[in-house]
Amino acid sequence: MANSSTDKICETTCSDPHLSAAGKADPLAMGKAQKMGEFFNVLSDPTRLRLISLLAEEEFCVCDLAIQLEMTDSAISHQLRALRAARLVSYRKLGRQVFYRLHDQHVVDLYRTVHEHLKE
Amino acid sequence: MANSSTDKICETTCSDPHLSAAGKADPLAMGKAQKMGEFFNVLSDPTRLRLISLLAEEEFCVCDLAIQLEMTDSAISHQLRALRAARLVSYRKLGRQVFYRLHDQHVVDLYRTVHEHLKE
DNA sequence: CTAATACATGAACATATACTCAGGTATTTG
DNA sequence: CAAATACCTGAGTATATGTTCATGTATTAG
Repeated sequence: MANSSTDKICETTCSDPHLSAAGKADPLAMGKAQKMGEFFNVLSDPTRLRLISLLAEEEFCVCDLAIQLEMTDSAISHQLRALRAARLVSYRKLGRQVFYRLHDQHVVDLYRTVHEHLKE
Repeated sequence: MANSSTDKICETTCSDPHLSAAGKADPLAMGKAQKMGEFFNVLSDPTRLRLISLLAEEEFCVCDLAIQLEMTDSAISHQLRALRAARLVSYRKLGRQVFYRLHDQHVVDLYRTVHEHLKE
């Protein structure tokens, strides 16, 4: 049998018997885990991270972002939409241009923290 | 034409002319962005986040993790493999059991930071 | 007015991935 | 020894996602 967990045999031999015996030690609820996963998922795309790296310095319009990443306006616009939905960026319209900026400093902090962590 | 970025017209009207004129304002390099994206991607799955939430309290063997998340051993083992590859967890073998724990406190800090941030 | 620009959007396609299923390895038990 | 346990792994499948392409909307220029 592939799944032995339904037999609940290991339960009595685990490292902390009182926990498994009572079935406690509550994991992150499914709903919370889903929301948290969606947040991290936004940060899991290289293009979105590169956009954030640019916007961490100053605001840019869509066209300039596309030029600097050497990608199409459409691709950039789609990713900005994702960043908007996650409330990671804000924007202001000026004529036919739209200037994007990071929504708050918290995003920059998180980005820079992990950026430092990966220098190993 | 869908892509107007190749025409480099907006370049002269952007918010910071000297930057686009020189083509500077260096974005995160593609390789770095890829690595950083892979890191966040590991944290983008609800199951892996729930595993981390359990391991943030104490170490557990695979079977107990499966019981607490009400999933098969196989599914848990696959996700633990991903967490291992990302060096987010360590493990020690004890007989036929394998006990997993978080690799370092840095992971716990990052998890708790975002966990607090999403309480809005 | 018409044409061009800056950006947004929906469909399509190719790729990635989370789980199940079947089977495999290593350790312990009888 | 053989059977059972605890865990691992490869293949298959259903779903999610990033980009391109075509098109649509709003603003500006001529």
